[in-house]
Amino acid sequence: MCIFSLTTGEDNCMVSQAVTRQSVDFSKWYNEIVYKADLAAHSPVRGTIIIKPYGYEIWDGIKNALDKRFKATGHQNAYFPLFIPESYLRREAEHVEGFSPELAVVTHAGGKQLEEPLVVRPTSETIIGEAFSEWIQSYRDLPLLINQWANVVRWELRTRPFLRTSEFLWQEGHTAHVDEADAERETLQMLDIYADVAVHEAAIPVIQGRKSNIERFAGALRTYTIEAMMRDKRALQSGTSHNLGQNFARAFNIQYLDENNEQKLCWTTSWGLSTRMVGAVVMAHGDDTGLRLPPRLAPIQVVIVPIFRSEDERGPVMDAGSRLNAALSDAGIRVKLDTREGLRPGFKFNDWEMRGVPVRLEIGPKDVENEVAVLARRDLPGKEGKQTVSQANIAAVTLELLDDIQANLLSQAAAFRDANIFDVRSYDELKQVIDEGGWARGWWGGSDDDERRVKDETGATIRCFPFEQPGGSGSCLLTAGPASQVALFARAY
RNA sequence: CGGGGUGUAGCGAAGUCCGGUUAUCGCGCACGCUUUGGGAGCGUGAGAUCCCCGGUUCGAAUCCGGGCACCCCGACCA
Repeated sequence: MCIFSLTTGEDNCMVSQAVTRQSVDFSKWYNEIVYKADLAAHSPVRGTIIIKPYGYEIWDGIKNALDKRFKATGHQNAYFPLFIPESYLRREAEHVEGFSPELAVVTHAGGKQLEEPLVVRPTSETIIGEAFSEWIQSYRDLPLLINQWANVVRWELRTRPFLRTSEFLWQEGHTAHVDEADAERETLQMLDIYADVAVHEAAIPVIQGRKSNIERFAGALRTYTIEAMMRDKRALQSGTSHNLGQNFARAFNIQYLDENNEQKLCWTTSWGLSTRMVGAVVMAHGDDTGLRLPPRLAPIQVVIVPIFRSEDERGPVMDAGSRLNAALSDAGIRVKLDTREGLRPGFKFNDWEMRGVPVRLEIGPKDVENEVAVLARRDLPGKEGKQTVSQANIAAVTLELLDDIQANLLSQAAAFRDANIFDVRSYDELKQVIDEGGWARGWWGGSDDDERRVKDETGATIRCFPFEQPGGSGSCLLTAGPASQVALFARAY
């Protein structure tokens, strides 16, 4: 609970510990959370961050959830080099144009200038395409389903921890197929996997859809996306999947011999999800007391805070804490017993709330005597989230509670999102909705230039054409011309 | 790349205008005592090339010249 300054009315409470309220300055709130919850630290190079263990463990959870699903759908991991010959990027015209402004290029190595500069990969379509052209000979080699876990570099001018950094971690899937239908099936399958991880692991509801021409990946035929709403109502593209058509196959000569002994060009796909997702978890669930982590991704699911006044009480309480710790751990729960000395319980409560631990278990002398403990859930504030439970069946109760918290975070986020999406029929309505921070959904039949105009005038972009369409047709909200699909507009990160 | 701002202990700041002894304060950190069911108190202590280089001066965190870095606004942007 924040203690507000009575003299100024400002919420500069306990400056060193508390966080700026979301309603006061969401960006500031976000930055403070990232550092105070120990997710990341500043690094010496502009636009880069050090991902600290607690933040990395969240990424690890996302990574494991994805990797499991990639393997289950027949993909294999591999690793391609960080350095890409500059000439590779040039081979696909649209691709090089899309990326050249943000490339980091190595021109010197080994004490002398390189004959050909090496690009630090912004993404690996080109170098993987080159490899695929050698690996693939026959239709029997297809589909080729590869994924790599890697870091990439994009020299961004304006950076924010996790959301946009000059270097970031991600996975990039790259596949090759016999025909368009198979490539499209793959592209959509991987988007589904992203949505599944977002919804069921991160508890973030997402809208799946297709990107507009303008927002399409440089070199792709079609780009698909999952879009999530943050608590400031801005949209965050949380994962994308591209049907690359035959553009890269053509540029890198990725061909196969079909059953009739004819040379055919492959159809390729690529898809990526990055450490940006960690930022999504922070911004989709966090509140004014800190992070709120979904149990499935929380590095620590339950923290046990022992409470005692005297040395006499210390022993029995710590013993009980250890027993509870063992019981929960045996049940497969990621649990931590907070044995730090010299800190009062109140401080620890706030500390773990800042770090977003879903469940806190308080155990004090009275509880030891009564063979109970107090369970407090992070998703419900204060007393509302507390219950006294018997120590005997602690594991079962806690497991159920974790599931409940996971579900509740998802439904809270879904309710928030649904309450902030509005159907609009005219440009005026769109402007009003965007102005108030919401997402606007409406029929769209405009051109690329029309779309740019909306962006210039309102700051909102087409986040996607959602897969879920009302059906039929309507008139474009901007041009009033015929429109066959609805688009979703929002201000985005 | 244009406009504005800031560089002083791990973090945040004061001091700079108007040069002057040992550079100040808060948080954090270490140790001790008292505390401990919602952000503890007191005491002791460690911790600084005052962004860098040069100049002026008896003397520079402070004045002058040059450089670098970072932040904000704009532009740009998978």
